[in-house]
Amino acid sequence: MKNGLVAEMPFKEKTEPTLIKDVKQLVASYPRVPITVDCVIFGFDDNKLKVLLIRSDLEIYKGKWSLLGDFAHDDEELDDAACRVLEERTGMEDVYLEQVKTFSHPNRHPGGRVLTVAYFSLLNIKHHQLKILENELHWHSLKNIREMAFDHKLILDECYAWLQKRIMEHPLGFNLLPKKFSLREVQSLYEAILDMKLDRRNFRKKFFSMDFFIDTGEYEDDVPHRPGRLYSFNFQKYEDNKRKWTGIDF
Amino acid sequence: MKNGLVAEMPFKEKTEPTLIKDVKQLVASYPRVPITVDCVIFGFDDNKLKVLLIRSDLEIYKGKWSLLGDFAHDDEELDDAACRVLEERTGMEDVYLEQVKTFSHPNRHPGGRVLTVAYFSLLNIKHHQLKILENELHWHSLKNIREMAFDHKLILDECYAWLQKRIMEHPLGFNLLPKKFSLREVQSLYEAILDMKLDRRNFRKKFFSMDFFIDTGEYEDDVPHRPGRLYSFNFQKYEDNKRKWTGIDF
DNA sequence: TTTGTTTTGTGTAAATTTTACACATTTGCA
DNA sequence: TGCAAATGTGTAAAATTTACACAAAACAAA
Repeated sequence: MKNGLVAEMPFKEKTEPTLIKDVKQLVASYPRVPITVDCVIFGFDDNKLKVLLIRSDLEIYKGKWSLLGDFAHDDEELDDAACRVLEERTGMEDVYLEQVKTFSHPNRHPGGRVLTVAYFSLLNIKHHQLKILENELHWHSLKNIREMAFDHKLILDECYAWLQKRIMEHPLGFNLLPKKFSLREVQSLYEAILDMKLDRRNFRKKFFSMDFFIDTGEYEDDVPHRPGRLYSFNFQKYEDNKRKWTGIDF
Repeated sequence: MKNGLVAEMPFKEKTEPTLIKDVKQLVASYPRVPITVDCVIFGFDDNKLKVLLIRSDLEIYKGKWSLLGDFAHDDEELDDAACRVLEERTGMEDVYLEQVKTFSHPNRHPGGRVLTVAYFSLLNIKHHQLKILENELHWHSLKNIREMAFDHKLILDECYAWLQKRIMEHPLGFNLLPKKFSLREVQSLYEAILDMKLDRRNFRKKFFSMDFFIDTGEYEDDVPHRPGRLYSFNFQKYEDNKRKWTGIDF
């Protein structure tokens, strides 16, 4: 077809190109790919950012650490699959989850092409029990993680960069903290995630000026020094008031 | 296994749980899903943000507009697939492309489960010829787009929101403009994308203070008023100097 | 050639936000 | 009772953002 002008094609209706009727057959003709979800599960403990990892159960990656993941079930939305992985491994529901990126390098899996959708998740280490203790499932300090199975180190790095960015714009961090927290805990969390020291007075000023903290009237106990006030985060107020564009703050 | 303490299991090596040797067989056991890529291709013309759409070729979506997409070939990385779609339709290579999100609702495709990975793309409308003129492929003003085939309106909306955010942080916008552009064109572009009026003097001040513009010494012609200076963007300098964290600026 | 229209190009003052910085107070512990 | 460690608080300087107006350049129309 050299010329796009339909007027020159007298036997075809101008507005009626051939339409596909059998969509099921169309879809059946597509190549199919195995899909997995992989969760980068962040926690915060001992003033350090942690990630939940498991030993790979593949011979080829013997000894290497791996993200928690699973293949997607039939007709399962991927958000649900990621949720399921989390629930199966940590026993926690209602966990903060966000899709980050899809990784599709044809050789990323030694068993053939497998596409994976990476999620990152934030949860409070203290608020849950690891359900499955096989394969040495446990928390690792982010700083100490080196080589991993598959392209999981790459996925981890991208999710961490994502977290650093997101934390500047949205109050995600409180998912890593107890319901009631001291300002010191918030600051330590931000320092751990951003990997930098922050000025204490300016940090407090900033956070108080947003006016999303509820003073519980309570104080820390079990600390070997002057206890700090405990606050909770007013998610409701945040949802109602959040600005349309946000820079470094939220 | 009631107890996770491996010391109590005398017949199994502590560090040697059963490892999977045949990874190909493992992957073969996973369910498989058809994968497509869909490209939200933005352009800028007549001071309006445009999107390249095509009529759906499915009977069930007769008359509806659709994003440009295709299924992923065997062993094709998805970035490459998106690139391929762009090249096939617009004839352009080296186009700005970014993965945005994966959409996986089980009923999003009427022919059965199909997972799609959305990309957004920015290209200069004037710099290319549409290759395939079938199915009424052409540019639409973003503001006029209503119903679309599949979940493409949802995908479009998410990509547009993504663009609005990204444009505040990175100099993507210059992909939509000619190599040499006037400040007015840049501002019009930002106003179209952000859907708001901006102060001209402050806009100029902001952009000049970043010091990424090269004065070409040339001026607009073909304008019915005083011509503006033409600049080009110093991508090299930007790459060398870009800041680690960025707020509303870049 | 003159006049009108449109857009370019430019600077400053006020307001806001960010940064840097120090000391008294409270608690637990020795 | 004194020490160690962390909380809680304010201000001044610097940097950034905002609001805002007028002369000059080009073209079009008379």
